[in-house]
Amino acid sequence: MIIVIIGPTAVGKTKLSVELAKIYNAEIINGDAMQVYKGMDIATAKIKEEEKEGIVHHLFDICDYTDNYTVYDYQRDARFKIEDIMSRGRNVIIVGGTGLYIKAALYDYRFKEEETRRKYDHLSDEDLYQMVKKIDKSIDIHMNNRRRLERFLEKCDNDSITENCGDTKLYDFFTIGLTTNRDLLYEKINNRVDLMIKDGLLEEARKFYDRGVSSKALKTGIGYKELFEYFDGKVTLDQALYNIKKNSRHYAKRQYTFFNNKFDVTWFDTDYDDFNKTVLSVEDFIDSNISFDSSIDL
RNA sequence: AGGGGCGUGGUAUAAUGGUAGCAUAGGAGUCUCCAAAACUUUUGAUGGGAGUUCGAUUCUCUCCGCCCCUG
Repeated sequence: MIIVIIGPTAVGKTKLSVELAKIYNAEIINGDAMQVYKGMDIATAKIKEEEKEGIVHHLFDICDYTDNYTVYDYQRDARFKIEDIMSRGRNVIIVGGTGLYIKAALYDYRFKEEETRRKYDHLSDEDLYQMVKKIDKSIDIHMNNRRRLERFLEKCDNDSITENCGDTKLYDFFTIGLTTNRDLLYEKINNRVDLMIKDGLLEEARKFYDRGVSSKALKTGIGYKELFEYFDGKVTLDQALYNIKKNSRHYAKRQYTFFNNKFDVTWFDTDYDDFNKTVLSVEDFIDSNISFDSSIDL
């Protein structure tokens, strides 16, 4: 059995994953694009050692912050872990906030092995857009979305047309969505950023900053790029924190959009006062659906 | 209390006697290797009342609210 736990940042996915792992004899696979990196702990709200409660966790801390880990790598690694865990007769819980990663692992997404390097620097957005339209009129990528336009052209260079098979599930799984009222979530996000500062986010970011090396992970992860601007003296600390909160809220909103439209999710409200209630209602749901697959080991 | 100033979307601002603009926050969406990314799209405002005027957010009066100075 595979249980997928998704939801916006700061709803309590990590906590739920551990509770369910205990109940269902499961191992946990990370489904978060940033938690694969070593040392990026506080900003990504990564689970702490003492919170794991003996549950086996996979695909956390597998990369150096200078590595360029992508959805392609994740797909390969996650599938390998799924097979491995299930072959040992245990259940799998995938938990995380990166919809594309989880979707790529569980559905028949196909990526190309080789990467071509960029060779479009001399072309304008308009040029790229026209090139894409020339190849396939029906492609609907906005002209301003240069990253996607380049990506599409690279794909066409590599070989001909890509077949999209993204709707086929490769595994059976339940998708549990953890959610809460939007205003409350935003409040939780804002508060959590303040807590991160108390937990040493500044020091964590400073360590990376002092190495003087930029990387995809640091430029992407919320919490680092904003503080780097503060270290550079470009913004005040308050402004940096404001930006972290803002970016986290925007991120949460985009997560909802992706989950709602790309996954078949059963949503549960987080009970912040009594989390056990949340766990129980999820457990009820899983138990009542478990009959679909009688081969499950409990 | 007296004198002065100011009231424009949630916030910060622009402009004008004739369709109230911009930013930001908020909402919705796109999505097959930068995804905690990139991109698209959208709701919402002239403090209340009266007057002048064809027409007032703009000018006048008044009330309310806020700020500054004086006491």
